[in-house]
Amino acid sequence: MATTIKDVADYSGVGIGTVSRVINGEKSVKPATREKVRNAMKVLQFTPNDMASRLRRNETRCIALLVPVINHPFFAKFAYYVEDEADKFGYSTILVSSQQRVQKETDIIGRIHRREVDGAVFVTHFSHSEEELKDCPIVSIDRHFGDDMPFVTSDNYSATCRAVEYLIERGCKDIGYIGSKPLVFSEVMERERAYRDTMAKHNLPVKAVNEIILHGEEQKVVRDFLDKYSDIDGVFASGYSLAQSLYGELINRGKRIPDDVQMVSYDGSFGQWNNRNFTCVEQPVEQMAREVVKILIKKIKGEDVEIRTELKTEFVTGMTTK
Amino acid sequence: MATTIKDVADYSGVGIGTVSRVINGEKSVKPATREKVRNAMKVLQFTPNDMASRLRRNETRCIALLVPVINHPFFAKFAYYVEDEADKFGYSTILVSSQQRVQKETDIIGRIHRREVDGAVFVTHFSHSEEELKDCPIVSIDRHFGDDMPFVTSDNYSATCRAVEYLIERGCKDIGYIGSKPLVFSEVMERERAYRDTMAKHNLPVKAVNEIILHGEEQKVVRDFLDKYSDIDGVFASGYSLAQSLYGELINRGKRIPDDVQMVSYDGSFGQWNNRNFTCVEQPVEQMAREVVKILIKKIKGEDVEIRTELKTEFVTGMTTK
DNA sequence: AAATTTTTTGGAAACGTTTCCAAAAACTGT
DNA sequence: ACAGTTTTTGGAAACGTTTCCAAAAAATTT
Repeated sequence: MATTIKDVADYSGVGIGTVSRVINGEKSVKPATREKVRNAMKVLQFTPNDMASRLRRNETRCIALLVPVINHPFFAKFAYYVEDEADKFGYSTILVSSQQRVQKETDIIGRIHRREVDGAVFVTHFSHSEEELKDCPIVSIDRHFGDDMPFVTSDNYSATCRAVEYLIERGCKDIGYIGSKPLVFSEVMERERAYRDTMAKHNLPVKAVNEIILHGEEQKVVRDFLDKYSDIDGVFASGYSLAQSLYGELINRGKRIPDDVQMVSYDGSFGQWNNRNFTCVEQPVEQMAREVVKILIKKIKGEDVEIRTELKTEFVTGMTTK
Repeated sequence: MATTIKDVADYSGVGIGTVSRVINGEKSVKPATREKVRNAMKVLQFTPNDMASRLRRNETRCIALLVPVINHPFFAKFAYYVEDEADKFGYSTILVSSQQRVQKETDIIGRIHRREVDGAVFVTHFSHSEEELKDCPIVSIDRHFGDDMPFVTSDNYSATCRAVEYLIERGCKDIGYIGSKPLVFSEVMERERAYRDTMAKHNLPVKAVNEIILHGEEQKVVRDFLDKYSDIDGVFASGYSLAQSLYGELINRGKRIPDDVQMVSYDGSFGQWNNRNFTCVEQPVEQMAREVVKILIKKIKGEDVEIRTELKTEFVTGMTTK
């Protein structure tokens, strides 16, 4: 037997419309009336029922955030800023960590249709039919899901060129590339292209592994990579998890970093071990997160949005290069 | 102009009650009728409106998860399992990363009252009045918020004894303790007690710092600690962030680990750098998360629940002890 | 003081479900 | 074929808001 707007109306001797207006802070209420109502709300300990107003307004003020894994510094940081930004607009964030299961991703689309959330941010690799995604307010990171689905990305190509050039400047001759290939077309693919172009420009040999890697399988791929290219003196790792595995495996094999092998990674300045960051291309995580939310909310409101938003990375030198 | 249950009913020539029954999988529907309705739903592309059913059922099937910071391996991992477990029960999880702001915590309580969520999991340090928390289904980790608020914890006391004994066995004589003091009464406090008791038992000197530390301020506290107790040959760090800072700072000061100083931490086996874990007391993160969700859902449903649930930690040896 | 304009107010209707009760249909046993 | 029993069905009422329109009250102009 919850207290309702009706109870407040009766108690303060006004109509329910007026109470509603007070709740929503409309100005067309006489100050005296407003006070009466406010008082009644306090006395009756009234809190408006969100489920009812959502139904009536036909909006949930909730968004979903889909990440491949939450237990990963990049996504965790990203998630924090998404939540924070959404909150500023009065939206709550439902977190879904797909953990590589397509099912969980498809579920989100259902949630939008079911009106559990108003829209979603996708940071994943799986593919979905255009049919499914039709009319769903979704904004993604790096991936192209379709022509009218907006996405936020970073300057993958030029940043990777810069990183590889840096290794070359530091004297590396045999530079490897290790990356995880996305399942759908994604700007992440630009990284490998940048690597190949830069190597070609300097007449250096390409030593690349770029395949589909599930979370948790990095170690194996890294081992194969190092078995195949045991003579590298530099390496670009496309992603933090790979960089991590690579670092560990190189040490296990008795290599000294940066003396024997220098390393640059995409992502990796998470300060996990103080002052001991990787040399890396740092994505503007916060900015990307805030931007993606702003775009999503615009899209939910039916406003026009840019399809592609590119943000600038930063090159950070750390302990893995000379 | 959404398609509603009414449209489906009309199309398939049945009543709305029947459609509702089909949606909810009730058995008292003739198979033939069920098929007709199913077909109509498909043809009309009908998806039930969650906002409406929530209002009518008076439950949101959403819970909130409040963590101090999401960008921290312990909480990130915890969050994942909470989300996963909640999902199994048909609940969605709203993530709130309080980032030390009391405001965000208080907000959650409002959300429960407002019926935005059915309940919440609290993993935080701040205090709230009993008044506020009254009638709110909330389950917490480690902290006692009140007599009737259930919580899940680990065997803090015995695990810490074990850890300190381990350092003593390995030859440490001057063992420090560094910890972050919770703002509300919490089982985490048992760790310092365990340290002191163990040191006393072996007639060893106590070298402890245990104060209120905000996220991001670890570094400063660690420096002060090491300035004050520069002669330690072993240390127990209560928490992963502190252990991390400590490790970095010890290296900066030219100490070799574990040769000069051995370290054990509470939490710390997150595999951040392959095969290079801290020696640590590992909390059963997954189990704690799943347990806390189960208890919360029971509480939401009004069932009786245990107030205190203690789970077993595991002692993991890593690279920080001899 | 009356007429006109503006501000403030009350409350019915609507949002799309679920739940309940009574009624219809389908069985059962004689 | 009928009475009695069980299963299946239809649809009104209710959940607690917001929104709209018309009406009342207040302010302004004449």
